[in-house]
Amino acid sequence: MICEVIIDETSKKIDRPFDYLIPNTLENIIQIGMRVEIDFNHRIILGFVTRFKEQSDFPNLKSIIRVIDPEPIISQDQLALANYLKAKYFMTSSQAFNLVIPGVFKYKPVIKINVIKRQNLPYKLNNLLPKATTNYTKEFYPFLKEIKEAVNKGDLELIQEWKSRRLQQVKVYFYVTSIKTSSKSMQELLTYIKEKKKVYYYEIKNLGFSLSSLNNLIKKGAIKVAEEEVMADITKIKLPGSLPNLNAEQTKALNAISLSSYQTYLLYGVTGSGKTLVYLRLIEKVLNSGKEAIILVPEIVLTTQLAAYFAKLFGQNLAIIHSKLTATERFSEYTKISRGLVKVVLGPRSAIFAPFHNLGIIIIDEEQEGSYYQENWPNYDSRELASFIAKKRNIPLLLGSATPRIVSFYKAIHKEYQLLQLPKRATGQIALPSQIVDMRLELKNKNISTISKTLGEAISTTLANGEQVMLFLNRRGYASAVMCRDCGHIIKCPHCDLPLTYHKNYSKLVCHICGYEMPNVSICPKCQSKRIRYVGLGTEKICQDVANLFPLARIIRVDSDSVGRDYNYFYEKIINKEVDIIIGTQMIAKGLDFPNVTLVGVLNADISLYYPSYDANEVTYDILEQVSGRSGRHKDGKVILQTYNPDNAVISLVAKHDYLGFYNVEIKKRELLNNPPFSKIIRATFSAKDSNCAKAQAENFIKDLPDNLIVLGPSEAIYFKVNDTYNYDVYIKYLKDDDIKILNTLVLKYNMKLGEI
DNA sequence: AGCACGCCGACT
DNA sequence: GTCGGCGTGCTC
Repeated sequence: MICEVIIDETSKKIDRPFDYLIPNTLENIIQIGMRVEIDFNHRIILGFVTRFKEQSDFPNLKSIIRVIDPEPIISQDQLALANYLKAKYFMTSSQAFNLVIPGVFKYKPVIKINVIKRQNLPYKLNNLLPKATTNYTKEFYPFLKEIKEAVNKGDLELIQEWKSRRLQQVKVYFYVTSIKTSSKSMQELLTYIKEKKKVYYYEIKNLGFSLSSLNNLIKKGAIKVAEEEVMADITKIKLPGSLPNLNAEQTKALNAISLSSYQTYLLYGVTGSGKTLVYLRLIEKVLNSGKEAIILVPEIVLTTQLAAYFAKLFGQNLAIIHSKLTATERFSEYTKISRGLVKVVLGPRSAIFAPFHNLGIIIIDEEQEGSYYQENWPNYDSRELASFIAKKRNIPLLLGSATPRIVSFYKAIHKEYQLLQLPKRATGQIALPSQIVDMRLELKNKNISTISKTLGEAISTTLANGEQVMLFLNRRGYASAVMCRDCGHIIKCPHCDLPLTYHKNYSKLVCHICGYEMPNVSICPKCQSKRIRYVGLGTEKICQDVANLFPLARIIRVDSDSVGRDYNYFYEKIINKEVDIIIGTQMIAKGLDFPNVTLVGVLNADISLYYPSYDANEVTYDILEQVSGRSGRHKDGKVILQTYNPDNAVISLVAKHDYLGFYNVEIKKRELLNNPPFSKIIRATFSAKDSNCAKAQAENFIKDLPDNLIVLGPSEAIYFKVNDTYNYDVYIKYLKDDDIKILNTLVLKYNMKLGEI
């Protein structure tokens, strides 16, 4: 018997099946979807068995050395999904396989050299092997011959192990004993740890303790370190005694969803309209019919009430996948799913790979979330995978959002998706219009602070009432755009209608989409003002400003720098009212419910409008609507949007919470510029150590493309220089997937990365 | 990708 | 001679 094996190497050149002989001893053991160890061109590596066959065109086949897995780790369904990933996102089979199996299965071979008879070893080799056992690494490569000889003579022994990569963990510190020390900061830190008993690394860093005193305390044995996987304990989150009954609209939405066939539904429901309740009842129905469910949520939501509700309702039937699972836990969840021991999976993007056998529904909450798309190579979009799986298994796919993607809403309006609506908040609280503050006037009134007079006054009032303030800084688009401080005019690309990015090192304004360049300006082309400003603001600067204005307020900064990977510490501080003003980025905008927050201030509502992508408006609308929703969820609240563009349609529409209005404006623009949903866009990125080389590659690539495709670029990538590597982007607009079939062959010719945007 | 093989210059 | 640097080609 012969089988086809896919090599577990990320190289396009060897991304094809290789035939191997199955030895008699393994005849009835090897199954499709198992991994095997094989000799491949003078080295021993991993491969995936994908097919059996009786005959091979190759005369002298090698045999499989051994089988790694006791049972297949890739099912037929997963294999189909991997093939889809490969075709759609231009990955290698190995990359696709490694996505559909959990991280714990990603083994790396480790070769160890054991010294048997040291006295017989050549001098140089003996020097390299001071210990009885040494890992075989690069420095041994020159001695391969000697090593092989020594192994043959029995002087050395080579042992190969397959070692699993460990997942990242978080450090925790425990109090051990008191010590005497002259250092005041060490004493303070020790007292702090003694009181809290258990302290996380980021907590220490965040409170400003020095890391050297931390290390000294460990050295002196006053505290001890441990590694821990932190995850908010969702069982501690308080929930109302029983789930509320569905209201009329929720019932209508629930009943509209047919469980017996493929259909995508878009549940468009305003913030607080009770989409979660619909999800829960829907999954209950699916479980009652004997099937299983996957629900994808943004990572942060896994630590919130939504997760707690799931845990309460589905108990042992639920698996929660999140980034803090250890390798073992991940493995255990994976096997539980594939053996049918759990029925519901709640998780972020990667949870779409849950290996259910009898899946009944896929739900994607907050479907507009960018995190459903994996930005890192290899890219994939879990929403598209969900669509593929739902179609293949003939089951419904439910997308939920208060601010759906323009593309999704377009499909809903044109009946490709079925639209379900929840137009009112379940509590009956009405979202009041947000107040827009014109920052140009602030400037004219000589207020150069980042906090306007209006916002400052609102903060005072809120603090006086004993309520909390959330200040939001939209940092996406940090790449400086150029704006006139007097008229708010933004310098835009004449071809793409997108803001130009300022490149300081050679004083030019560059369009990151089409490559258009112009010299930097010192006078506003619209109003001739000389007050030109580069947009880009830091959270730290704002913390300072706020602290100066409100010296008595307790301020907390929440952004990816200060939080690390754990939100729980911040969440509790805010919930327990230990802070008055919360300053943060995207992170505070999503999903979290803080009842005592009654004022939300957006310091720079316009910034993400300048992001050089066709969906900049959409992202801005979404984030502003979401952050506005943090205010006044349980009592009347206020939202203040500071902007230099008070007349901008996105800003004024989001202030009125008018999603439909926004959709109508935006869809017209998209049509005019032939952007999605009127086309699809794929990005090809060319990288090289030499800038010209990368650009030349991109240009050659464009020459190889057929004329019917709309090609933009090459342009400098948004991250043009990364690690001394220069990146150029080429954008291709197309209509049908068939139009870009040629990329399958070009991907072999050029060293490029392809990703749909 | 990563390893062998082969060709050529440099150095004990 | 022979060590080692890298260009080329192959992997069932």
